[in-house]
Amino acid sequence: MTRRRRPTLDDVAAAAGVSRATVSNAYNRPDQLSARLRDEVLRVAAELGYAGPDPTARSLATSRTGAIAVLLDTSLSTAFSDPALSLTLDALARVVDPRGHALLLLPGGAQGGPPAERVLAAQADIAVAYSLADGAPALDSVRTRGLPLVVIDQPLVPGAARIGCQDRLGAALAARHLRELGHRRFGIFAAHSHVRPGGGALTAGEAAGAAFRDTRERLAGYLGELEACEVVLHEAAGLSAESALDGAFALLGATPRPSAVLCMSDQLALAVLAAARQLGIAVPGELSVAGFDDSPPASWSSPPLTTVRQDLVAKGRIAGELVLSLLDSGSVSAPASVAAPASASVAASASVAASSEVPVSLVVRGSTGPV
Amino acid sequence: MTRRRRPTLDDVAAAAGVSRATVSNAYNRPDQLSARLRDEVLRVAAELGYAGPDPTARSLATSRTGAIAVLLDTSLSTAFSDPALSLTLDALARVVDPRGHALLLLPGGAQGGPPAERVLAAQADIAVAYSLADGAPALDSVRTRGLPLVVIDQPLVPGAARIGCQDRLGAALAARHLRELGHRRFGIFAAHSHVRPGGGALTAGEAAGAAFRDTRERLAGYLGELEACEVVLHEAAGLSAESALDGAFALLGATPRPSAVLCMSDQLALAVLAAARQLGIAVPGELSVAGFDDSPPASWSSPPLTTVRQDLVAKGRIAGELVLSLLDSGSVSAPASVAAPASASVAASASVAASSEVPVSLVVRGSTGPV
DNA sequence: CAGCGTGACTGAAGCGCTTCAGAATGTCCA
DNA sequence: TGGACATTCTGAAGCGCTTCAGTCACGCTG
Repeated sequence: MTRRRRPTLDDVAAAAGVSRATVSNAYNRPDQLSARLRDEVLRVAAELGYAGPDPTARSLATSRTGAIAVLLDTSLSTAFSDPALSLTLDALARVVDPRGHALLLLPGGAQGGPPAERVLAAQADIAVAYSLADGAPALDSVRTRGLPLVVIDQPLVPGAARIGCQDRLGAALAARHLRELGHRRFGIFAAHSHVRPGGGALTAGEAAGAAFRDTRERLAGYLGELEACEVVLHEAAGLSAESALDGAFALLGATPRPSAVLCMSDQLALAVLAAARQLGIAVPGELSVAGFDDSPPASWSSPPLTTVRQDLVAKGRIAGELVLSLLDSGSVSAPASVAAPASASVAASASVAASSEVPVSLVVRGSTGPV
Repeated sequence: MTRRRRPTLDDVAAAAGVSRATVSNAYNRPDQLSARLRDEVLRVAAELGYAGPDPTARSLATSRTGAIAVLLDTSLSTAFSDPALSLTLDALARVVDPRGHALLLLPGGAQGGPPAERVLAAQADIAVAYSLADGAPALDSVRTRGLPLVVIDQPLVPGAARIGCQDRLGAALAARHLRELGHRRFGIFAAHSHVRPGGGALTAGEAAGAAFRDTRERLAGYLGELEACEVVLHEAAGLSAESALDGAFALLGATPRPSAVLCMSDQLALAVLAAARQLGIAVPGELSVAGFDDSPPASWSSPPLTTVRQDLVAKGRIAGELVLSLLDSGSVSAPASVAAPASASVAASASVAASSEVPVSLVVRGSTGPV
């Protein structure tokens, strides 16, 4: 028995004594043949060990791959160490899964985002870019391939669809909250954003040139509320927990020490909490800390974190809907859940919601208090 | 200008006045044509907006997709909430990336593991199964498709390669450590493993029938060291942090309360720590807690966690090497890093390391102490 | 009984690429 | 000068599948 070569549609057709089209129909269009014949074909197929149409050949013929390329800024472990990504991607996956789409992960390398050639070689119907730096080479590749694109937490790319969050507003809410509590000396803790590759102190001007939109927006939101306040800016050296902790120590070591630290993510805020504990600084007695995202760990810390909530699940779901509508129409129309409660605030344009943002709100917990 | 259809190899060939084979060679075998002609071809291609050979068509012709299907037991968010997965997959990705392979994620659904039809339709050269339950349907699909398979933390499937860890030994080390500290009343906290779907107390006999190999092995390791001790078993209701916390409270609520809790993962152990804090139970004064994995958060908790260390990065790296060697040879040979320090303990067989395990060791930190 | 609609199945043209066995041209040394 | 060898490029046969325009037979209608 020749088991060397996997059986093909032709083999099944020959063995069943029907045409190749009939076998194909048995799998793809059951209504095109009689139930009796279909059963017979499938029986023969099973007998031959035929596992169904080859996915690649099918893709070539239909020009649909059933995969969504997910472009990430960093390696998988750093990317997924942020619960926000997991939640968002999970929600996205749940939306596209019923339509048979899986996620093809393209992690980033040293250059920020996946290398261009990986994107060119990716077997996918559409790309989803998650918080890539401006001008990432992967975006060019997506364009030259003519792949539809959905961007998350990034500036809108012409022709793409976008979902983000109200970064600036959220940051402003957090800053205002602390200011109203009487704080005047602030630390701002930014994620690694390539302004100062090794991490470290930043001027506001430098920070405004960050390659990541959310960094820029959140910064603007903070600073807009912090006029006439002392502000120390710090960028983390990397995305690891270690570099977050290092940055936290640096911020808390400033003299005079800030009485409040605004963090651009919950991860960073939790690191500040940890550093404060190690230094014996009472939170919120001597130090107030605010995060961003309201990812699950934010409510588990002690004290639980005051943070800016964004609905990550909604964000992922909307991204998924944008994916599906781009896939269907080749252009963007308003995703279904935009009308749903607590979902996106849509851009003005009626038929084309090319860009929308999930709303934010301040969640006050135990990590912030009066000076 | 007709931009409707993306240009193909043929278009480029026609425009450049060469044969299709030459254009293909320009991309794939630069040595097959003169540098001058190659440059010319690429120039014409760029001019036409040709983004390079279509990945799907190329795959069909070469019968290589450049993708690795990763079969997960659960949804993405629960899967990636475990840092162990991120680390392992990241290490795997780093090994296969230089060879141009990306990861295609197939998350699990309600039935445990990805649905069979998703696996049948996945465009991938090989599958990697991560801690699936015994008899998961996805494994059958892999077999009928004739896809090579690497399993991680699972029983060896005939024809597949396997990498795991010394679960039983690790568990025994933790149990012995606590026993030597004088503990006699133990709680054992198992991850959700479908024995009792809603979670809850378990008998040893029930737990031995768990569908997950690591659960069974770790349990056996614990119990082997715990003769003549009181043991309470508890299975978490799910994989979420909430259900871990619920389970922790249940364990600590048992009367008499265990003086030590052995947890099958660091996640669970951290939940026990959190529950103890909320209940005002001093660790390690009144309660000792041990984890499993030594994932990064284990060393950040207070007190830092005593746990069983396994080298997750090595595990992922070895899995990656198994993938590559299966892809190359169609069969398994000893992965390179098996010989490297602190890597795998190889199965006896010389040429075929079809199954190996990374070593474990006990890391004693602050969460365990004398009764 | 001619005419026609219908259900069931098939033939063949692609989908866009790789690759291998040549063909054509040029080079080199005996 | 001529045959052996490179070097460079091409023709054509696939890779395994989908799909559309038919063909064929059959039963129904008027």
